[in-house]
Amino acid sequence: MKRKITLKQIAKELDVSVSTVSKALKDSSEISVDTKEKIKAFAKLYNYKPNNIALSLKNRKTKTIGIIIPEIVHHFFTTVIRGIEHVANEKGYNVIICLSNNSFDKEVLNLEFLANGSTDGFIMSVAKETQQKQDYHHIKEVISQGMPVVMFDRVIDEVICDKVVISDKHGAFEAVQYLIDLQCKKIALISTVDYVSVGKLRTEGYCEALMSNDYPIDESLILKIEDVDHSQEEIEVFLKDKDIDAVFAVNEQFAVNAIKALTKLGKKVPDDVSVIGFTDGVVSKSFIPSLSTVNQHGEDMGAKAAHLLIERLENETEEQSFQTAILDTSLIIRDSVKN
Amino acid sequence: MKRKITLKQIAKELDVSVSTVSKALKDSSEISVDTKEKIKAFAKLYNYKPNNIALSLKNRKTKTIGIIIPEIVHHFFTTVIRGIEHVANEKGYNVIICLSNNSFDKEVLNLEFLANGSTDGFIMSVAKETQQKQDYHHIKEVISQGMPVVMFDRVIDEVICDKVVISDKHGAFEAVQYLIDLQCKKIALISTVDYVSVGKLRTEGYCEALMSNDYPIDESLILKIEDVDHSQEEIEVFLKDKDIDAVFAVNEQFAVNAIKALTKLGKKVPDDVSVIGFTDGVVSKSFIPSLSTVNQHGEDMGAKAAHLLIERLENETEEQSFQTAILDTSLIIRDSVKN
DNA sequence: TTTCAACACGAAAACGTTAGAGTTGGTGTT
DNA sequence: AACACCAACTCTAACGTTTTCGTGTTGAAA
Repeated sequence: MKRKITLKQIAKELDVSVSTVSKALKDSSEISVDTKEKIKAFAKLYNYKPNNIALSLKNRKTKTIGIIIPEIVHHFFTTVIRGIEHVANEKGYNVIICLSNNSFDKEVLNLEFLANGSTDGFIMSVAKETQQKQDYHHIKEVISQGMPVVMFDRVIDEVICDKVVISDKHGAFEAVQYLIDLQCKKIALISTVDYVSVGKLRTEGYCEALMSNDYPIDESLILKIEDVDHSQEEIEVFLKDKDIDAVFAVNEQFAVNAIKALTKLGKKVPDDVSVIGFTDGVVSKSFIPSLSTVNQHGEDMGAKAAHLLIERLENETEEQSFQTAILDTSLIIRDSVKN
Repeated sequence: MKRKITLKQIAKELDVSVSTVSKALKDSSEISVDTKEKIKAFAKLYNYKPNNIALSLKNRKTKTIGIIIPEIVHHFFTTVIRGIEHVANEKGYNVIICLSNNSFDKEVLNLEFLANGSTDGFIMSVAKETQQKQDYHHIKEVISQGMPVVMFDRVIDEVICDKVVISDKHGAFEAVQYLIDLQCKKIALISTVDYVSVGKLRTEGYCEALMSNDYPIDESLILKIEDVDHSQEEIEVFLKDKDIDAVFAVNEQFAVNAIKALTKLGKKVPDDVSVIGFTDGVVSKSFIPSLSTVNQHGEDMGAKAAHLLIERLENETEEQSFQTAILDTSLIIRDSVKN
């Protein structure tokens, strides 16, 4: 099988040294114009392109950044990737994506792979299982070995690195406040279990909004879902016979399932019950009624993370302190709330 | 800044040669048990892990496969990625994902990057712009240089390599046949412009189904959309005052938009008009009425592509001929067709 | 005591590239 | 004629590994 041509082969063919070829192709003034032209022509003919791996080894940098996310079939993460990718390419970096599938072990493997020379640094959102185990030694390890890491969305407080988060709490607060302003009196919350950091924060925002309006916090109006795959059933049971006039859900799926459940129970959205979700995905726009959501601006998040990482990569000398960028959310009001 | 420890540093610290360290860590019988233990302990302490880049250079293989897709914020592609990733990891390969954003130039850059040593081979779905330009020299180039390439979904007939496609035509045929069996008489088609290969094939399936049932092909019932971003408006105009009882759409978005347009026009889905889409995405399941679709089995597709590629990578000696795997679709009937 | 295998390790080359430090051979100056 | 200088190269080391081929030291058999 044919292989890509190398400097050595060109050198041999043209009976010059490897360094002459290398320099000629870089248009060095050390080489005569004649030779340069000859070499360039030959290289072009055989479509010579320097081998990335060799360059990476020599330069001790790969110009590649890694991304570790829990799941790819997920609109939010893909928008983040798009944001990262955009900025990275602009700055001459390429992108490797690894999936943890929310598994701790896989995350460890990914981390090892990315840290062993394949990338200059990476951007990650930790796996659910990792958050549950609260075992972050693998992340701390690579950081201590000098790998720049940026965390986004699901971040770990006790790991010291750059971070990008949205103001989950504030986003939730605003959504609930909006419902309160609509004169909703009984606002249910559909959230995740507390070890998922964002679920916890959004729950806090919900509670704070209630409290600051002197609403009571009624635990019977709060549902925390563990098993995402069977959320539909859980939500149906939860909403049955509940006297509520609004639902705030911490993600898109829960919001959609809530609307379906409400419809099944004979309640009209938004006339009887207003619903606001979190995360603006494809479904939100298409759904009927279209879903009001707290928009997370995934692409901005990715872009910010990429900027932070590249900034650190390119200024390795100056030891800047780590920062946590907090991005604003915005409330998108569509048809699932009354007006 | 600290750097990862290398064999050389370990060797220096323990006052042995680099080769001894290397051998000791591989548990070679050439090295005495004492020395091995000492070296292993030291390596473990400093968390030595071999540098991937150096290994890749030495072995002339990276154990990495590349993926080039037009767009990541797209449910179908993410399912394909998941399928690829799953198989790849199982076989000890990692995955690099590059996005072409449907741009020809970006695709060329991605290809160059992946072909210059970064990966052992790759899997791609070509950009829309590339299909439009019909310029495939970049793909042929890398193939001629010995890079194994597998194409999926949007494949190019004139490029010779392994391919994985679904039976687009047959999938469309089945969907339309289903509508015909429901006694639908006037079936509209909402497709893309013809240079998108899948759009063309699905259109052919639609036509064949009609013909084989002796239905006339009425051009006025066929809409080919160029500008996906404004499909909603186009579809509304198209469906206005059309006397139809079914719609077959070549993707999920068009199907959803068709239902919305029909609803706006006062027609009920599925009572007045049945709708079937293509591609089973998140929206299909959530939508009300839930969408009947031709399921593309993206994950299977990715898995198949990965198998083909790895097969070729690991049997480089035997020159097998190229194959095109054709995967079946399956019709998922939900609430958007009458029963 | 010589010889020889076994043992434990080291040196060097190779993967493909680049950059700085040599090495030619020729020209120009005094 | 001696020297310096310059153009146009080549050599070498380095990035981090692995692996083949030495090589020096032991201990034992002859």
